[in-house]
Amino acid sequence: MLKYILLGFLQYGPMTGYDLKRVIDFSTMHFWHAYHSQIYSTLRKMDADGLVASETDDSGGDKLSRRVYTLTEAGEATLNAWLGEPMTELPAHKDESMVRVFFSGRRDKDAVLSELRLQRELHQQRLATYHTFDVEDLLEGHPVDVSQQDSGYWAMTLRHGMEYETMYIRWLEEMIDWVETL
Amino acid sequence: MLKYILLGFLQYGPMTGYDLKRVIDFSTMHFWHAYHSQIYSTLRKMDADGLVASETDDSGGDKLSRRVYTLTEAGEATLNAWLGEPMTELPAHKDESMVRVFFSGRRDKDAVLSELRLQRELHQQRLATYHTFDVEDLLEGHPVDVSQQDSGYWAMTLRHGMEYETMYIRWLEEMIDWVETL
DNA sequence: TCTATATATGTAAAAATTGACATATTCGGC
DNA sequence: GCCGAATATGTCAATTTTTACATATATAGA
Repeated sequence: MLKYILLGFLQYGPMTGYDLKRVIDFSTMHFWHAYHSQIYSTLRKMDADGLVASETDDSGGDKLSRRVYTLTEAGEATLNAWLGEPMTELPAHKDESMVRVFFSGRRDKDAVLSELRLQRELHQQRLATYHTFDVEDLLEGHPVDVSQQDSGYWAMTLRHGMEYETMYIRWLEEMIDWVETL
Repeated sequence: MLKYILLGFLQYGPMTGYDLKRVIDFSTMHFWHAYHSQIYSTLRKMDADGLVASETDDSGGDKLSRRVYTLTEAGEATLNAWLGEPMTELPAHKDESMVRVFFSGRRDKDAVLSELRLQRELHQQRLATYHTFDVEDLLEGHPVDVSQQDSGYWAMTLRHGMEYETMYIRWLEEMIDWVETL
């Protein structure tokens, strides 16, 4: 999956691994994340497979050499083929916190309650972070080609993230109320 | 993570890999899933690590030998230690469908619309499935030790799954309306 | 100028997960 | 009694993701 995210962002212009890491952290983080180690190694592999081209930017002399990646035609074709594939089933949803709740029946009530309250706190923080996101300047500073349409879709996925967090917080409230009655 | 789910279910009584696969499919599937291949191999590893004990049930003569796993004290301790660990950050949320939407800005509007409508259909089906779940007979047929409290927690996670699907469907509706205006 | 911190770029091993292959048994219907 | 489908159990290779290790530059402040 990460491959398609990288291809997707490279549509808008050439970027380095670090650029991609930053962009992912500030945009897809509510539905996908990746460590820099995976981003760098995936880019190498994509380069070897011809999906992207790279060139080392040595302009600065002494500076750290930055490897700038550009989307190739093959890469663009791969992305479009993937987007065009009809999806037949929903991807599985995984949530480690829910596993913990599921098996909390034998745990101490107060321990569960403080875990739930902490979770609520963390989800509230996350929701607050989403409110500070601005899809308009997501790719700011890059020689990119982003349309109104693109940023509209981005905003809608961000909205999804917000609604997810809102639902989660509400569920945690219900959960806390219920555990208190036990 | 799968390890803790297996330990969790084995708390309630001995089970085979297949039993565990079935139980997972009908209970944790809205927040975790696993293929049988992973379940069998993880059980082997847990056996080697002493978290579970296994014995082959040859009672039926000709029958396929079923390997029945039982939780050991070490396994119980491992599970309880994990449940007791304070969580400091939220697990990442991943959703491949959202990646597709995010990069749909350059796609044909009608193609996007039919994908969104299909997704809505799939989520509606999933929600309908959840309504047929009965946490009470989740472990039916097993010599298990399930308390009222356990099934209460199970019901609450199922409720979370339903609220998630409801939120998702509502978002898809908004999304469809918005794409239609483009 | 030293120094701590953030920025930036990678490699490599380990663990988790997925997907493909393989096979034996049970059960219901014909 | 045969056959197809569902049940049941596994292995193995490939891929993906995580975690740990490593290192170099830039920048801001003491």
